[in-house]
Amino acid sequence: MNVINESGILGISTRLQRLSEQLRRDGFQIYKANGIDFEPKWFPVIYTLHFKPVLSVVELAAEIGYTHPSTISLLKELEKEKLIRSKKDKQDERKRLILLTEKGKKLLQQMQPVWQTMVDALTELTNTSNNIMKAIEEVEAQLNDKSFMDRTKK
Amino acid sequence: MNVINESGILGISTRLQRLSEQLRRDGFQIYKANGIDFEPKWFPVIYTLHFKPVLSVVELAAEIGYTHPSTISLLKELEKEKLIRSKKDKQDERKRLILLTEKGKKLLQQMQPVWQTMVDALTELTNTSNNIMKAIEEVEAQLNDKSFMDRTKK
DNA sequence: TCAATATATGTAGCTAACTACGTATACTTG
DNA sequence: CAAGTATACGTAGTTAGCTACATATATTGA
Repeated sequence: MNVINESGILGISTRLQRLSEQLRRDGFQIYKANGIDFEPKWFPVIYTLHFKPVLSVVELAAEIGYTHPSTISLLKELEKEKLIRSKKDKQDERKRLILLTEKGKKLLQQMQPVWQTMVDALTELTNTSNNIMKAIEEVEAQLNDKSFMDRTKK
Repeated sequence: MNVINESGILGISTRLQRLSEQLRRDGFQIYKANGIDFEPKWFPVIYTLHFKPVLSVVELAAEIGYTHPSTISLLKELEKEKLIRSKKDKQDERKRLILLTEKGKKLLQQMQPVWQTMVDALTELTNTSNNIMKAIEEVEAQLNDKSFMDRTKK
């Protein structure tokens, strides 16, 4: 017996987390194999700044769908790597505006082809009869409609 | 623009992790709402010991599909809760055998109906056109066949 | 039979998200 | 226009898995 199979759906949380970790580890190795010093978790920040070049911390957090403390810790790492920089907002002194550095913009260009091979590989990998990206979206929509908790209260 | 949608599949790792966390938090609240002091992460250990009452640390880790250090840390928590206990294997002095306590067995009985409502709710929640449990299994099978990394090397 | 290897368990420290809380600045309203 | 509320940012500490390394016991083969 393998409890992961037997217990089925009650282990879903762990299954999701472990698949996530595996993909992330591989993602890191793929950047490395392409001579790029970049971590998968930085992707949403850098990618967002490509399209919205100047954002405050909270705006950026909202864009990438993270909490602001998580975003701040990513920004600290990216600042250490000199991929982003920040400046005060003159209109609103509370805000810190985030921008890509020249190094960040250059790296972004270098990563484009790697991203393309990753998108292709992931598309192939997840092109199964139940598409995992669609499945995630569907479950998120279901949860939005009625939480897991509420569904246990009949 | 929401980068989570735009960047699509490259953010898959984060998406998986966050869905995992959300379901786990709700799981904890559901136990609590039913007056049960139990954490979702403990489930695989307790459930396995229900069917295989005496297992060594490594055997248990293999059953639940975790590394042994992760398993040890779960066992420490469960021992503190007095839900499990352990004893030395007389045949092999290296081994520590894990068992449910009476309290553990009793709690397990109390949790059965809660597990049933959770299974029902999760089944409803994930009963979408792309089934997420099947999708996970399919992706894991794909990865087993050929890793993400190898798929980027054309 | 004992040296080399394998296995079982344990510890330390990492990771990548989170919540809770605190402070500074801006906005609103009586 | 000042008091209360809201917003922006930051810090501290938690979580639930992991890898790398260390030690103890068992097994194997020359």
